[in-house]
Amino acid sequence: MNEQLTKHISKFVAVGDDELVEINRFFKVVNVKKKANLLVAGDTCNQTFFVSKGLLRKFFISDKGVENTTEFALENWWITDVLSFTNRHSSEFYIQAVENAEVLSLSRENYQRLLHQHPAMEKYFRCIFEKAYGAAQMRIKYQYDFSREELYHHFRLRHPEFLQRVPQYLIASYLGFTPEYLSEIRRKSLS
Amino acid sequence: MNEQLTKHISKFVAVGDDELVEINRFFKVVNVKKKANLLVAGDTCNQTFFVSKGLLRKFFISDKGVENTTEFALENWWITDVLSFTNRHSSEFYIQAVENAEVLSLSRENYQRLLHQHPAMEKYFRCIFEKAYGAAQMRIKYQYDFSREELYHHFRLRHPEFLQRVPQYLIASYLGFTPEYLSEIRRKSLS
DNA sequence: CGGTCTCTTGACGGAGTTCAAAGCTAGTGG
DNA sequence: CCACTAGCTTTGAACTCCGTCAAGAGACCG
Repeated sequence: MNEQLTKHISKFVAVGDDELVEINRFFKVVNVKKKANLLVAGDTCNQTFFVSKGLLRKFFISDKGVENTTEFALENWWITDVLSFTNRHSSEFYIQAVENAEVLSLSRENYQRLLHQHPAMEKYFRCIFEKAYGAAQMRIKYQYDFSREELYHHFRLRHPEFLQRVPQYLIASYLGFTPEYLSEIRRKSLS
Repeated sequence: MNEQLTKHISKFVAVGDDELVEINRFFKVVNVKKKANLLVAGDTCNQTFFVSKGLLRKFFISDKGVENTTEFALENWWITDVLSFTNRHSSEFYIQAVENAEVLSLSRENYQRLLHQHPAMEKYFRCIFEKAYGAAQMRIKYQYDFSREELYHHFRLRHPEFLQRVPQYLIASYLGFTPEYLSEIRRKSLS
């Protein structure tokens, strides 16, 4: 039984200890080494992942061959390609460990069984997606509102933990610009 | 009882006619005139809206005083500022009718009562947010992948209905560039 | 130590913005 | 039903942010 996950569930719904034990059975613990992939573009995403330890990222490769990191996920975050997961079509994304990580994997079949057998989990995931949707809305807003330089400073202030744990070129890839330009911004902010 | 909404709910969950009648009682029909606001920046968003007829948009005003349209919603779409709605803090967004519209308004209190009294609606909204989150993920992906010009052509092909119903400057505002540049792109594609 | 990743620097070019002004369209009131 | 006006769209010139390319300097790992 994973403490990280049960704590997280309990933040959103009231579930007894017995039921929490039951719920845990649906998940499988997976250890991922740095740079190893949990999902590869072209495959269908058959799992959704809860990060209990470490740091993952989601990215795709553009026509020009550039990696674009659309998302980071650290402890207590969920990460998956939702569209591929729910619609069973092949994914354009990779999900990869930035650091060695431990995740709890929930397969599509178990996801559906879990929701069916434990109605409290409908509420839990409703809350999770509600939050995730809200966060995505803000992400989208920032894209309109900020210049690339402002995006960096905003990110730096709101997520200092990532600057410690993630190499610069991945930060650049996440913010949607080149490592060269990130380097230039950093130089400017020093002086 | 609103047919539009009941049909939509039935697409996601199996609910009997009697319960559908009950569910409908939680909603209030609101008619909005073109350019009228359902939400104004600074206010807390106390409702979520289901569009049964017409077309709405969500936008915010940047520091420089420019309107940025982050979302359109037409028939059968939900629209709200989720973060303001769930966390009860003031919103930075406006929600405005692009055309005369009819919406079903669900207040925060009724939303919670509805979820509590009709567990099927937990599932319904879980599905709605799952889809909305998936769509937002794709929106974010496009921002990395496409140039502004490509964004326009992609939008034009996938949402031709909007080009009919929405003035150009709002399309530009949605795609995140200036009306002048949109005009230039259109000229290029004609020749 | 040696080699491969990562970060920095600088020159140049191009996509997209800003500003200003003119043409067009559609709604409104008389 | 027409005329007027405010708002929408187009054009063009100057400018800027940021990407591309190329090359060098560190840093980390075997």
